[in-house]
Amino acid sequence: MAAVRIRGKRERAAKRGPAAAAYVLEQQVGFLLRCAHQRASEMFKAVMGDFGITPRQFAALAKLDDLGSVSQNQLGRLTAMDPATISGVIARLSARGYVRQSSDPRDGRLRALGLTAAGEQAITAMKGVAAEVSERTLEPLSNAEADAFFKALCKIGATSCLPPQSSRN
Amino acid sequence: MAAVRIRGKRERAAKRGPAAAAYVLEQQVGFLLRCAHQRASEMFKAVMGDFGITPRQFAALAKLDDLGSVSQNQLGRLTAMDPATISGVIARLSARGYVRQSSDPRDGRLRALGLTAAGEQAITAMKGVAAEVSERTLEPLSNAEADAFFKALCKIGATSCLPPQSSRN
DNA sequence: GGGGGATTGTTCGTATACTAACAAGAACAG
DNA sequence: CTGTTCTTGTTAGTATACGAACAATCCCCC
Repeated sequence: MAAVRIRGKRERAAKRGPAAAAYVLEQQVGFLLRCAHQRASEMFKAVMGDFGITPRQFAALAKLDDLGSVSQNQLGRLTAMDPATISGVIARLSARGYVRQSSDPRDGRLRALGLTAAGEQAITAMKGVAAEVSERTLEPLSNAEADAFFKALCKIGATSCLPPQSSRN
Repeated sequence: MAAVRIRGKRERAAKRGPAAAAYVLEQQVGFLLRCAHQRASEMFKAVMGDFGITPRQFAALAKLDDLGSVSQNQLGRLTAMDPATISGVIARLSARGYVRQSSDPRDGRLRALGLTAAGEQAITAMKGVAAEVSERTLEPLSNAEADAFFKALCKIGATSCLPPQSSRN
């Protein structure tokens, strides 16, 4: 029954023809998303390379800078990372002296995170050029295309990891 | 100097205002692409879970099925994977009995890859439902939005990993 | 007020990614 | 031929992702 809705929804997936060979990898959204994401990571490295930081580590620092102090799990949710993943990211940022961990007196389970002076300084410098990553990534698109792309991306991805996001601007 | 073109290109990144705090993580394309990609991977797992296969392994099998036989590096390029990455993917697919490797008499460096009978059978069954992954991922978008999104994704990602793709359908 | 259930973090294991350093083979210039 | 260069594939090391199993807490309800 799902097939019905599917067939009706987008003719790109039409594959009732002669050979069922109508499946084209390069036309699958997941595949294209992976390529685009890899591309964006390249841009990140090109622009932020000097800081020797990864996109996820940057995301964690940026969010910590915004919020001042949060628990590890909370930060993970805000940056779309697993508890297991954020754990590793924070460990590396701590080892690097950018993040400080303390325990919450109210709740023994929490690890209250915050930026160190070095961390604040670093993220401030990084934020200064970080916007260029988005610019470069969106370069092949016109302004209108970029806006539409941006909105579509929010609809697809925001469902899972982000808190309801008011479309700023 | 780059800043000039950048500032002119999209006002979203305008951040000359009072506080330079105008940087919002959730508005960065790279971040949103990561979220969307994670979302698409979820969909893949939801739809293809029964086959116990990952998106990349599926991509490799699908391409092998299309081409019949290619070298490992070639397959990696076509599926947007590093030599190091495709190496591991093929190793796992071989261990599973889906892929067969032989050496090319003309060129001793190449590892000619091909599907085994089990591999062919598996990928055929998988292709039957794989289209649903894209459908589900694009569900939050209207047809028009999905088309625009698709085109934008191609422009952004295709530059790096895909051979010039004629959008035949 | 104590126990069951939910939350927070950690650890383990597997699968990507990508860099760097290498070994082999092929291509090609001279 | 021979040396240089390019391509292919491997291996080692680092950083994500994510499922699963766990210990420590916390919270809420009977």
